[in-house]
Amino acid sequence: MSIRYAILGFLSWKPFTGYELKKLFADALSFHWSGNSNQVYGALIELHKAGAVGVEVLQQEKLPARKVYTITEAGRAELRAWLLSEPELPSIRSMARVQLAWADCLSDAELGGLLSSYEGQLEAQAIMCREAARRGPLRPARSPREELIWNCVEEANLAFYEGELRWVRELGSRLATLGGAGGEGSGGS
Amino acid sequence: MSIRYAILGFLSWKPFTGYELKKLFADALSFHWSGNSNQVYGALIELHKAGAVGVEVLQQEKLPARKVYTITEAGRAELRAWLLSEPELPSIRSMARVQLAWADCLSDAELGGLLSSYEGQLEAQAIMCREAARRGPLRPARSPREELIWNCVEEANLAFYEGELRWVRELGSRLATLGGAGGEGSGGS
DNA sequence: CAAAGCATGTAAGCAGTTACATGATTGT
DNA sequence: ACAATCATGTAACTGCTTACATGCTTTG
Repeated sequence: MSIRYAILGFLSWKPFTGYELKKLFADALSFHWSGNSNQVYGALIELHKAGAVGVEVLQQEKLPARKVYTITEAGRAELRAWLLSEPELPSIRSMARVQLAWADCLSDAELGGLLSSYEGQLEAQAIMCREAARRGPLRPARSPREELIWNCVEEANLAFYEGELRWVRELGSRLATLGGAGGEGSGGS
Repeated sequence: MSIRYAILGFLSWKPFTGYELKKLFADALSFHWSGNSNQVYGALIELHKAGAVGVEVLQQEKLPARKVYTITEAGRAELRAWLLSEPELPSIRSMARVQLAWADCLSDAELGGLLSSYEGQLEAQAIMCREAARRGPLRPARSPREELIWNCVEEANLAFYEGELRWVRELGSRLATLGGAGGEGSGGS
């Protein structure tokens, strides 16, 4: 469960309940986790069993109990050890690119439709990123360094979508010059 | 099993055995599949049950039988339908960014180490992409259009790693100016 | 003689997803 | 009245990964 370190990260900032963490994940677009209960609550239970976090159960009158999780020294050590370990390369899987790779059985118009559909998705996503950045800071800023890093991570996330957007537009115009000049693709249905 | 469309794509090019497809996936870096037997052979069996591919079993004297898979009309139709469906946004999960986001408990030197380790990984990956592109064409080029698209997809893949590389270097120098000027992060272990 | 390639497949497991179950409270 | 928020958790599933099992052949 690789989300465990992300959870430890949040808890190294301050204590949270599962519910809060869930929302944090759902809102932190640059982290790309859906924030589903199964994973968050499950990971918290495991982290607790492993002694990486402690729980304080606050009974409430009418609502279910709040379980506030706090990172332990062992948890801090585990997080630190992970931070010092070799980073993995990001894993990207772009079905859109796979679609494009095999799109030669589409007509020029259909291929154009695929491109602009992808473009639309990317635009929407870029807007969401900007919006999230503007609404901003549900994030730690314990030092100027940390603030800088979070800004950069957010920027990198946005930059990815913007880069992809530039790419798909470039591809569109390159295809246009191809079609306009010489042969007619491999034709339609 | 989302790899099924990628398999149908390859088979829309020409017939292949499971073993060949496996290698194709392992070599096609821009597709980002490990090319493990489990998935490929399993998907082929399912595609066959669904009538999307046909098999011809060629007995060999001393080696195991070669099962050559061919796409059917139904398979072509399924592929086409997928190509015309809404593309999904690419899913990226970058553990390195998560590490950076929580790296404030590291010293400046440790953080620098993390950055350059990531940088090294990215450089290596970029080299592999360039190398694969140079060795090149284990790919269809049924039309100038298809060739253009495959080139662009390959370029986009490389561009991602190069962009990430630029980003991590930029982050490094921004952190340097921070540290050089004012306060000393939040200090080490 | 060991390693890599050919060629098929299975087993076990990890990380993630959606959707569901419960139930009170607050907002529109 | 209906929906959203608070708060916990479970069930079922998908897609992917590594490692293993078998066994013969070619290359170093």
